[in-house]
Amino acid sequence: MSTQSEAHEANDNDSLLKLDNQLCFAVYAASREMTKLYRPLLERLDITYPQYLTLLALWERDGMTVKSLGARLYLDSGTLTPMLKRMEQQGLLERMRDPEDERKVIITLTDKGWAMKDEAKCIPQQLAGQVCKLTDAPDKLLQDLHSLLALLRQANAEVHE
Amino acid sequence: MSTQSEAHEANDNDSLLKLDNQLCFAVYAASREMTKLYRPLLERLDITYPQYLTLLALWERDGMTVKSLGARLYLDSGTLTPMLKRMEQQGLLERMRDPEDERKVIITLTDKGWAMKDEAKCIPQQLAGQVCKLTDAPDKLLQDLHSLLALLRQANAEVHE
DNA sequence: GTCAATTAAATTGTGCACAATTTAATTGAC
DNA sequence: GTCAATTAAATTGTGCACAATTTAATTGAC
Repeated sequence: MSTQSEAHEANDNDSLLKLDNQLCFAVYAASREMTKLYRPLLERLDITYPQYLTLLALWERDGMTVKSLGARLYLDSGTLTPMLKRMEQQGLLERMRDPEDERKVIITLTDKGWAMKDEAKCIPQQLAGQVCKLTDAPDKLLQDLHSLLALLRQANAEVHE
Repeated sequence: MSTQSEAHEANDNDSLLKLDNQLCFAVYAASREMTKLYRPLLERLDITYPQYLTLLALWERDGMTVKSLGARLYLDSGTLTPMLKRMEQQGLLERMRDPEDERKVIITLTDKGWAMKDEAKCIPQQLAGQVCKLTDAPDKLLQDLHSLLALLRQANAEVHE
């Protein structure tokens, strides 16, 4: 009803459409800023951020299939296959068809892939030094994000059947 | 010291390298699952998720330059220019050099771009229906993420000079 | 007023993400 | 045992992200 409202300015409650009220934007922006913070540290290991996460998964459990790696990282073969090929090129891992079931491809870390673990050991502390000393309750946030993630997974599973 | 430890298994405290202990992974995975949840809703408007965020920004303040849009969304011209060109092709907005300063490009929503706002109005509620009824304190999480984002921005600014 | 420095977009090149499809192997109902 | 259905990767195609560079306009020290 305000006189200065224009034709397209629906001045009802559009606070729901405010960028800063979107949880999605906060998560999206935080994720990219996080990646950006890791970049210089990972550059020295000559790997990217998704490659780092892949290594974290493999250091915990070597010899996973592409499928199980995808389940762990929430990525599909469309993303993983080319990335794993690049990592194979770099000598970090080997891709081998499972002799038991030729549909499966087993990912195995090479010595170089394992050696990376020592070089990466200091990364979490370095990042904590840059950020976490300032957050009031990082553990709570991690826990909340995992709860959110579980909800989103559930919601997405419902949408896609 | 355990007898079954292998050569590359450094069995010191590698809990810091556990995937599930990484705040970065939680944010990264949550961000992608969030995008996935929006996709079917945005598909009906024939826009992508980053395009939706761009529209949210422009609905709040039309006529921004590429630079200021980038500052709002934390994106650079390398990402924005091609995306804005696609949105221009779709008739959602116009790109025009600022006559006052020919280096700047001003982004203006078209009528179609404004009309989208009405169609998008229901999206936040639809998503809330799918997710937020289950989160215990979504406002706290939003606030925490903004705090984290601010910290990350600060840390990144320090790294890049 | 001139020109080096700065600023804003655009461009180039690489690496994800992911939907949709294809290829190839395996399973299981009959 | 056969073959339709299922499963696992790979492939195809589109759209971001972003570092690094280029292009073009503007600013400001002199």
